[in-house]
Amino acid sequence: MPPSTPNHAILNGLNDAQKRAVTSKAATVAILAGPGSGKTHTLTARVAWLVDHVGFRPEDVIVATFTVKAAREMKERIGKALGNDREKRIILGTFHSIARRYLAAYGRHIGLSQKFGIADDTDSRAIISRICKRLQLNVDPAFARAWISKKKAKGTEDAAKPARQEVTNVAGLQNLETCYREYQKHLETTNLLDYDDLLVRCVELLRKFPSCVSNVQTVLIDEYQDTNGIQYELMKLFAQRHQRITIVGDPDQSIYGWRSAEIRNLWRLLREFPKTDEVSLEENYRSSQSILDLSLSVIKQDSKRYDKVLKAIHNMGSRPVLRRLKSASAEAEWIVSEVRRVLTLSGSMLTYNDVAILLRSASLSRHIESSLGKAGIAYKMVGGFKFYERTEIRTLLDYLRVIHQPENNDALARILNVPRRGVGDVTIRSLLEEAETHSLSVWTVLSKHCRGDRTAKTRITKQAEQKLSGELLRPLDSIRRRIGEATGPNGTPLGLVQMIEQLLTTLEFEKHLKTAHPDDHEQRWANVQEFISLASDFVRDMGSSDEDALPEIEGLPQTKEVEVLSRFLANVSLASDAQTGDADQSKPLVTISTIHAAKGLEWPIVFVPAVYKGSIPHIRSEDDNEERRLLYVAMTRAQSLLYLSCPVFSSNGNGERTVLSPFVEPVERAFMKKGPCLDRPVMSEIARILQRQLPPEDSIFQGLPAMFSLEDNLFPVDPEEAKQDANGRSNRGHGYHPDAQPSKRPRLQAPSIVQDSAEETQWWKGYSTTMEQSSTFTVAALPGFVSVAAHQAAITAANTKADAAQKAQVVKRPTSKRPTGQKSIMGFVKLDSDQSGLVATRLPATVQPSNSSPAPRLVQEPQAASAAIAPDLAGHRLGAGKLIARPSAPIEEKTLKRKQYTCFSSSPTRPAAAEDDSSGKNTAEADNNETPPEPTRAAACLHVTTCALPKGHGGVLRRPGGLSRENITPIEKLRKPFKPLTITLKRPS
DNA sequence: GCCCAGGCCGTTTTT
DNA sequence: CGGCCTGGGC
Repeated sequence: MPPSTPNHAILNGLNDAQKRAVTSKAATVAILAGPGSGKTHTLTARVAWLVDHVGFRPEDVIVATFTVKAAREMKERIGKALGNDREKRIILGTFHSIARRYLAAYGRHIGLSQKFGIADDTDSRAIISRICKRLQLNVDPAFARAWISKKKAKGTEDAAKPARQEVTNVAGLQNLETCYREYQKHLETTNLLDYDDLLVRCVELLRKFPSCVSNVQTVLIDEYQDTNGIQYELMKLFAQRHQRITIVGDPDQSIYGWRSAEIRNLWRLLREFPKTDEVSLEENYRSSQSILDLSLSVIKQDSKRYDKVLKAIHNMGSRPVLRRLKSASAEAEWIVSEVRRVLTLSGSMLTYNDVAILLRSASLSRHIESSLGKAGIAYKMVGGFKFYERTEIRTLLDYLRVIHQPENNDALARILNVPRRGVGDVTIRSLLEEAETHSLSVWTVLSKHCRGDRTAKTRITKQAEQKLSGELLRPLDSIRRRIGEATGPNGTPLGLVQMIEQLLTTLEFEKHLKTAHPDDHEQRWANVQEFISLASDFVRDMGSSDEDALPEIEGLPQTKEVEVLSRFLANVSLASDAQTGDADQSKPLVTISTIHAAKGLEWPIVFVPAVYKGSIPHIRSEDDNEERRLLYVAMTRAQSLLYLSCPVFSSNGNGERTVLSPFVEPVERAFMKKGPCLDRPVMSEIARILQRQLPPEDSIFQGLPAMFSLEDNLFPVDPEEAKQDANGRSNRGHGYHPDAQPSKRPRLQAPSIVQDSAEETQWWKGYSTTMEQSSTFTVAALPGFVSVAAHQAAITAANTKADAAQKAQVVKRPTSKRPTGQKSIMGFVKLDSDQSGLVATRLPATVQPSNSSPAPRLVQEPQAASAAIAPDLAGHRLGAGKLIARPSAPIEEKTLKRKQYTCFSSSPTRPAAAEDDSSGKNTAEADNNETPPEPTRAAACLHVTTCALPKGHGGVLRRPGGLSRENITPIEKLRKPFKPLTITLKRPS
């Protein structure tokens, strides 16, 4: 797009609130954006606005995100908005990666070695547990690690916050502090920074040398609710020259408290920048209203939360489902069956790409992966295992790290005996000890020992010594010498790829894989190849554009980061996963993801399995409210169909009963008990929400596979019922699930397991899954991202009627400042007049209409629906002990005038929207669990009349299933063998 | 007696 | 996929 006429184009398709946010002239802008409200779109547009309209140079703009995924997405979208590759000049990335760039460029000013490495999780854990052991500190290393991390993450400014009383005994505290000191000392001698240090040191740098960021005009922060103390400081320091900050966030989606994120930072910002322009994005373009309603009813259980409006733009849609299954494996198989049912009945409107299964813990994926595998459904797993964490890749990385930094003891320790060199655990441990006590690096100790300069105290066998010297020390030394020097094969410096290849030959790595992993060495070797190609991509990308570079600042020379290796390693440490050359975009994949990794994304169909106590809220979680928000995030990912499910018996072997998640239990009755009837009206409405074309009815049913069940009836709605069944088989013919058996008959399980696994191996051929080939997908290719904006554009264009209704409802707003209708979040949390701290309170839910003249008293009686809330409201970091509200400042007048609905987003406004649905598509709501009688049978009837079996589809008699229960049993037993037949979406016609 | 290697169990969420 | 236990080899 031509830069000359940017303004209008940028604002195209934005709603009023979004336009206000994008064009706000205030220095600091806080955008409060609920799920699906077009947050990324708005932030992107604001960046474009600031560059194209206001005229900031791209290189003077910092955009910080929390995940690599979000950064990538943001970059892509800003690129589209700006054009001319100008997005590449923007300083855009995760907090950690931006901090690293500054440290690489200017770190020497604060005494940082140029070649610092990054200690990842594994490293710091190893270091800390070694320290604890060596000094015999009586602390749990994991706890110590968390404690240290929290201490760093808290930041330095917020001293007002009292230390939490986790560590009660003084000795314990002292031990922790010793551990902390030793840990830092170790990092320093090995020239490493851990993740938190990147931020801490960058804060130090920018405080001492503000000129580093003297060019920065404006700073934008995505997912602001996830900032922790140190990131808040960093944000301010980035912006220290002009104090222009835009933040986007949603307190309800704060799910990183365990990583020291502080929702309080929102109030902190508003307090420190009182002129902040607040904008709320209150329209949800993503989900059906029933999904939104139910999600809100979950999040509203948190009485301390800042209640905000979230209005569905879409129609009611079909009610979310809460399904109970017998076991985790039954649950997984049910998901498969439901996925098939929905996709099939959508014609080809929906594909696997439209389905996501969101998990509290990555470990829950086992059953689901196996079910999908058995069914031949390709999937990708996001979050959980990462490419770079595979052992073979880690080993190579550790070699590279040792080449890069010989003093990296931890990396060296991990590779001393890989491949096997007859050096055992004890020897390695002892070497580390020796090195640490003598302030030497292990590398030095070994080198000297092998050269005979200094005999190591650690006993090393002659054989091991020879191998270490010949296979490790000398080859690596030689590679290291050749970096940067023009001594490579053709007089060129040894490149990254050649370096890796050199390593592979010297180590005889393929041979090593064969002996170490005889079963799957091929896969692992393939991973190694993949790794090489990633490295080669990296080198290429780095050569073509110098995106990581910071803009030159006059009189402030940067350390040029020439070394490829160094940057590659940093990139690996800071990337959540490898971005591989998008292998198969063509193949639709179901997404399995942790809820955390799903934030910001959306899918038409979302499953949230395992909604039981212990899973969500997780048994080890400290903050139930955060767990609730997590569920809220998961639920609000769904656009048109949302399924929660819960096994009745846990799969931990003893057949213990699960308890439904306390977040779901209170609203249990709002769910349907099984999947909706997917008749024409329901499907049409789904199509409308997704802005897609629903194929004609007859074409859908012509494509129906044989024995297709039109309803969600393959599994009993009440799994208890199945238990009664005399022969132990569930009455709907899915008696093959070993775990589904009540624990009483362990004997019978053995044969079925054998059968299962035989079948499994059979089906594992012919397709590949992420388990085998984790890197065949790109995160950027995730279906979720692009759509809010797309929807919004489409909707504004198409749905003018709804738009008009919307406008009628929303107050006309003054252009630049917060509209009168919108209450300030500061009205919710008010700054006390003295400096001592934040004193918060909350308006009573029953606040009078706007004309009541006296400023309303801030209410603190607990029986008022909303009691007074402390500053740390929703602040999960502070104890509840000091919840006091002191009404000292009168409420801003503005807040009095706000329209009432802003306080009561709960229900009152709903009916109107429903009525507005002129096309009468709201039937879905009526479609409830108890298997609706006649009318909803339409589809089934249709099915009978139009379903023509494809000819030559085998000689076995197959009748359509799902019509009458009585008919099913014998046929259903045959179901299993036909499993792979089920999906034949497109018949050759 | 010491040390290496192979089998078995449990696994929150992420930069 | 790592940490712990037991068995085999130096």
